[in-house]
Amino acid sequence: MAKPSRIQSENREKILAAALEVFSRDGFRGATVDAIAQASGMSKPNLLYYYRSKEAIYAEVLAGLLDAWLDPLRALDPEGDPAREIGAYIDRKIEMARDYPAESRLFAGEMLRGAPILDTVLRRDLKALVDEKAEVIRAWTRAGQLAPVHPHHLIFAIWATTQHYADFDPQVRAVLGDEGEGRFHDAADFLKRLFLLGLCPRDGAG
Amino acid sequence: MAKPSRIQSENREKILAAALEVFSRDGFRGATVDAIAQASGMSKPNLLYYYRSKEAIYAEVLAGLLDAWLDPLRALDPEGDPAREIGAYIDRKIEMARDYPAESRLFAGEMLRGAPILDTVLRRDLKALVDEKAEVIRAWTRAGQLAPVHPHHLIFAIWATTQHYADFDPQVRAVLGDEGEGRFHDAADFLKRLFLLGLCPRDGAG
DNA sequence: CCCCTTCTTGACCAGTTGGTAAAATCGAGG
DNA sequence: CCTCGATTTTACCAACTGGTCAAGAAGGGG
Repeated sequence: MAKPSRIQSENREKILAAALEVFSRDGFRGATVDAIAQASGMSKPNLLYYYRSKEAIYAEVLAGLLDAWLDPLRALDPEGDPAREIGAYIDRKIEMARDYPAESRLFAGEMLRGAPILDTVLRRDLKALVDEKAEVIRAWTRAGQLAPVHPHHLIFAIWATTQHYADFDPQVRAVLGDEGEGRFHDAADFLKRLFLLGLCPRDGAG
Repeated sequence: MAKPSRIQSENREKILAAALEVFSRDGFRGATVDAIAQASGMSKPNLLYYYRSKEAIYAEVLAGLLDAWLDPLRALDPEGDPAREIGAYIDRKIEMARDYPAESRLFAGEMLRGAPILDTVLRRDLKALVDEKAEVIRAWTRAGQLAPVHPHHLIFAIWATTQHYADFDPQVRAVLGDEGEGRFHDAADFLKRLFLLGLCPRDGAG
């Protein structure tokens, strides 16, 4: 079991890409192995030659996802200016909601199911990363560069507001109607303003 | 087909309550008619005597849901003080996420599926209500009582941040760990501060 | 060109699931 | 207590689905 052959890596790659689409569209239960196989251009038994079960594919897709999904948070720079850093984080998260909605929905689906697969890794890796960045936020507050807020809930709020545009896309479209074209740009604008300044009117505001 | 008998209404009620639990826990595809029947304390064919199909039950549950789900937004009072009204709206939404998580998750699941059942009612009723309240927010801005922000995105942000605590509960618990007990109270505090004041530090802040 | 491993497929299976048919039972009005 | 419609159950089915198996096709090192 040294290195995977060319065919191995190619087919595994094709399967994971197809599985991401199918799982994110139909959910874990709604997705069928046949549908994933067809989307990867191979037969069902052949797919099961590469992954032993439907759940194995699902777990693999999720595992490959989480890392990339958290990159924007990792990039939050303790040395940077808080307002700029948080603004950049919001921008990056909105871009991901726009460019990788399937990933967002798959993750949301796993949460709705009670996170049976991701639970352990959430408690370990995700918690560690969030705790680390929460400390960064607390340091900013201590330095007087940020209002005293609960860091974890701040991070939740950024996740929720940005991923909303991927996960609740039908609702967003329904409400915005024809004006919804620039929704990602408008959202980024609004959210940066909201997070940095809040809703209270003030004097020198533009 | 005049009025439903006592047995009719009782059983339909039991079915809908059971269906809410099962659908919200397992999703539309994951839920089985048998599971709903068992949870309502009746046999599968008997359940199908009251609702002709699994999808009919699902649609009925969703329909009954949406109205109650939007009540907090309806209560937004154009005559009230903006800061107080928005704060009260956030409080109410956090309460609902705490007390009715199944409803929230069911709705989220329907969105993830692309809103096949709710799509039309979203475009009609939901859009109408949101547009109406967006006008209220614009009026507040014109009166100088609120910063000039995109009203629709403000409403999305409130929905997203509050419902997050129901829909992403496993993630929230995983990140907060043992400190997560007062998460709904902390969230309401944080969100009201965020929405009304933003994150920028300022002089007279408490 | 041969051989052995890797890869692919067609046929198949058992369990599950949404839904039906018809018979049995219940229950309120007469 | 009898009757007729409303309600409930037993038995059942066809479609679907995750997964297996054994046989065949392909591919690369010698």
